[in-house]
Amino acid sequence: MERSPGSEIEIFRDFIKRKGLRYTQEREIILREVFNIHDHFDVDELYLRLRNKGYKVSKASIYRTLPLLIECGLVQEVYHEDGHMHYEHIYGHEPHAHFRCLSCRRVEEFSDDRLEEVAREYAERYGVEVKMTRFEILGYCSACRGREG
Amino acid sequence: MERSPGSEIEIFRDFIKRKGLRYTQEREIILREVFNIHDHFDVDELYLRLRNKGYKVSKASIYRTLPLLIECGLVQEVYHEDGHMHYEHIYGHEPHAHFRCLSCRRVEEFSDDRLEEVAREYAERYGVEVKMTRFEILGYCSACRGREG
DNA sequence: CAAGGTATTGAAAAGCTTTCTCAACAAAGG
DNA sequence: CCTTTGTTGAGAAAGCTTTTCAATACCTTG
Repeated sequence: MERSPGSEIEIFRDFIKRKGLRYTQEREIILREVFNIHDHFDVDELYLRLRNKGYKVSKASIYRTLPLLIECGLVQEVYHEDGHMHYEHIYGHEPHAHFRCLSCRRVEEFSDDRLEEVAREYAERYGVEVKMTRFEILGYCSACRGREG
Repeated sequence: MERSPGSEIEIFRDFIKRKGLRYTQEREIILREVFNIHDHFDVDELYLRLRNKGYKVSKASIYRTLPLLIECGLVQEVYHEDGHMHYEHIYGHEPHAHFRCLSCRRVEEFSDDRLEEVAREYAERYGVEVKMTRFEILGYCSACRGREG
């Protein structure tokens, strides 16, 4: 059992402080909700979930907070579809890749150690610092394949 | 030496015909220019290049044609940045992945057979049909790493 | 613990990219 | 060559995301 380096809240708070920013209620509310969503989400869904829970957080604040959550490694952009970005929280989860069906739009997750290996080796060979990786397979799931092509 | 299955123009024409669409001058002009750009491009750059060469093709036509080029496998969406999508032509090129520096925004290409392997195995295991894959490493290049973090 | 300096917030406006509308045009078959 | 019908271009419209600015709240200092 490994010692966790801290909850997402501690990490975010530390990050905010280290940057000389202010740890506001809105930022924490957004962070908490992001980690309550155990699936991909977009700004609109996050906004509506907060409103439904009675929180009055503006979309502007969401748009301002997401880049911070990404910068400190808690959240990741997953894919851009239907004219807007889709996100997921990644802290506490194993690295994983995505399969997206171009027909029914279903998204499946999977993981494969070779992907991190490739990134690690690239980093070593070219002296870059890896912040994150993204692997996507686009195609047709077995169900959609059967229905047509 | 392998026999090429046809030029991008033949492929596109066949694809258009097979779908019962019309092979127009605009579509071919756009296709030709896409294959003249040996780098990533966005809609604006493509549009300006065509205008500078004296072609009068509207942005609407570019926005309508790109999905067709993608559907027939000649072009790929590479990444979404600065509020818009970036593309590249892929026909005739080996599959490759991208490293993007989060600081200077430089993009490097590299390839690794393991990536296709991962996709192939996923496809086999789950019975999906792979249309394309995308692997991205985001981080800081060696130069930007030295300058700061 | 009060006060001041200043980053942050919300609401609305603005900025952009991408899509849609519709009349004029052109591809393709007969 | 004529007809049919998909396509084009220009501008309007539709989003998503960012910016603006006055009011607010964080947080440091005294």
